[in-house]
Amino acid sequence: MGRWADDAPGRLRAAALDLFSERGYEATTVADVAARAGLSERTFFRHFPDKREVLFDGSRALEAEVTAAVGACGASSALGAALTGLAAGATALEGAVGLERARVRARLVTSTAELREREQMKRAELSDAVARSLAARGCPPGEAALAAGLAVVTFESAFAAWVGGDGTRGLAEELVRATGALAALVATATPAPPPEPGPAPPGPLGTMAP
Amino acid sequence: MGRWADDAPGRLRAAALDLFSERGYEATTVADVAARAGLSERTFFRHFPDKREVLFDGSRALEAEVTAAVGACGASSALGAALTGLAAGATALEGAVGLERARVRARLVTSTAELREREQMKRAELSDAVARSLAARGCPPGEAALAAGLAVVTFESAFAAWVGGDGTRGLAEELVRATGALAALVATATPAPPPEPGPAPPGPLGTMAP
DNA sequence: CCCGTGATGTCAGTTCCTGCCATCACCGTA
DNA sequence: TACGGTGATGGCAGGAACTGACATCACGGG
Repeated sequence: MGRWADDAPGRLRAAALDLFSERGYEATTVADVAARAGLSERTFFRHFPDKREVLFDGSRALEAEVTAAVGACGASSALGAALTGLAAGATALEGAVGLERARVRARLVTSTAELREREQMKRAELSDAVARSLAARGCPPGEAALAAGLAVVTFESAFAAWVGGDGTRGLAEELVRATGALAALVATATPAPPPEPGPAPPGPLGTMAP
Repeated sequence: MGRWADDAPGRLRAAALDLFSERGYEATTVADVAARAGLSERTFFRHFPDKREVLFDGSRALEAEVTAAVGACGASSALGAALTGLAAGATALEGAVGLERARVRARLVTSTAELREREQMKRAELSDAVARSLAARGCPPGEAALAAGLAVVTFESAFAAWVGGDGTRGLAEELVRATGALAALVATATPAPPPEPGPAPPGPLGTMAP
C-alpha cells in the first residue's frame, strides 16, 4: 500500500485534520501528517505548497463559485450583485462541507494564529475576486472594492452565526439575516462621522503602520 | 559600535525596510537585516517575534488609538462610533507616518504574499479590537462585530484611495468620502438578495473551506 | 573596586521548504 | 511478450526561519 494508492491529497487532508485536532497544529510536523497518510514528507509538498494550505484548498472552488454567480446574476446594484454571488457560494459551501465539519475546522483555525492568518489571506483573495467580477460588469474599481468588502464582511457575520448557532438556521438564512443587519446598521448611523478637526492627537505612535 | 548602541529595534526596522525594498523581501535573510543594523540574527529575534513583524509593529499603537477613541466618543450608533474611532486613528496614522513612507511600505507589502498575509491578520485584529470596544459600550456582540467589520472595510477603502491618489486629499478626507460611498452603496442595494431557493448547485467542490 | 542586571553574541538543534536524482507502477506499442 | 515513455513517489542534501542554553560584555550601584 502507500505508493500508488489513490487520492493522495485527500488522504493528506484527512490526516492533517485528524492530527491537528488531536495534538494541535504546532505540535504536529509535516512528517507526522505524511506518515499518517502513508506518504513521505516530500510528497506532501508536491500536493500542497505549504503546511497551512492543506486546510484551505476548498477556497479556490468557493472563489470560482462566487465569481461565476456574480457574473451571471441580473445587473442590479454592485452590492446586491456581490451579495447574490456570496449567497450562491454559501449554499454551495453548506452543501459541500456541512455544519459539523465546518465547526471542527473553525475551532481549529481560530485557535491557531498561523491558521487564522492564512484564513484572513483567503478572505482578502475572495474579496479581491468579487471586486474584479464587479469591475468586469462595469463597476468603477474603487466602488467595486468597497462593495466586495462590505459583502464579504456580511458573509463573515453570517458564517460566524452559522457555526456558532444552535443549528436551527442554515447559512443561507443567516446571510439574509446579516444583510438585514447591514442595512439596519447603516440606516441608523450618522451620515458622516465628525473627522476630528484638531491637529494630530498626541498619541504615542512610533512608526505607525496600517 | 554595534553592541550597546541605542535603539536597536529602530535600526532593525530601518535596515529591514531598506533591504526589503532594495532586494525584495524573500531575497533578504534575517541575518542580512541584522548585519545591516550591526547586530546578530539572534538579537533580531529578541526584538521581533518573526521576520514579518519588523514591518508591522505600529499596528498595536494604531489599535490602541482607535479603541480609545471608540470608548471616548459620544454614544451614537455602533457603526458611527466605529467610524469615529477609525477617523481618530486615521489622523494619528497620517501624522505619524506620512504619505510617502506609507506609499513605499504599501508597495512592498502588496507585492509580497507573506507580507499581505500578515497585513490581513493585523486588519482582523483591528476589527476584533473595535468590536470589543463596541461591545464594552453595550452593543450586542454580533452587531458589534458586523459594525466593526463594515467600518474597517470603509477605512481600507479610504487608505487605498489615499496611497493611490495624487496627494491632494488627506486620509481623513478620504475616510469621509468612503463613508459617503458606503451609505450610497447600501441605499441603492436591493434590501434582500434572493437566496437561491434550489438545491445545492452541482459545483465541483471537494472539501470546500470558507 | 566589585557585583548585579540587562542586552548581546555564539552555538546547537528543530522544522519548514526546495532542488536534484533515482525508483517504481502503469500504459501504449512493436 | 518485451520495451520504452510517463507520472507519481522516495531519498538525500541544503538553505532559511526560528528557539533554547550558556557565555560575555557594558553599565550602574554599593
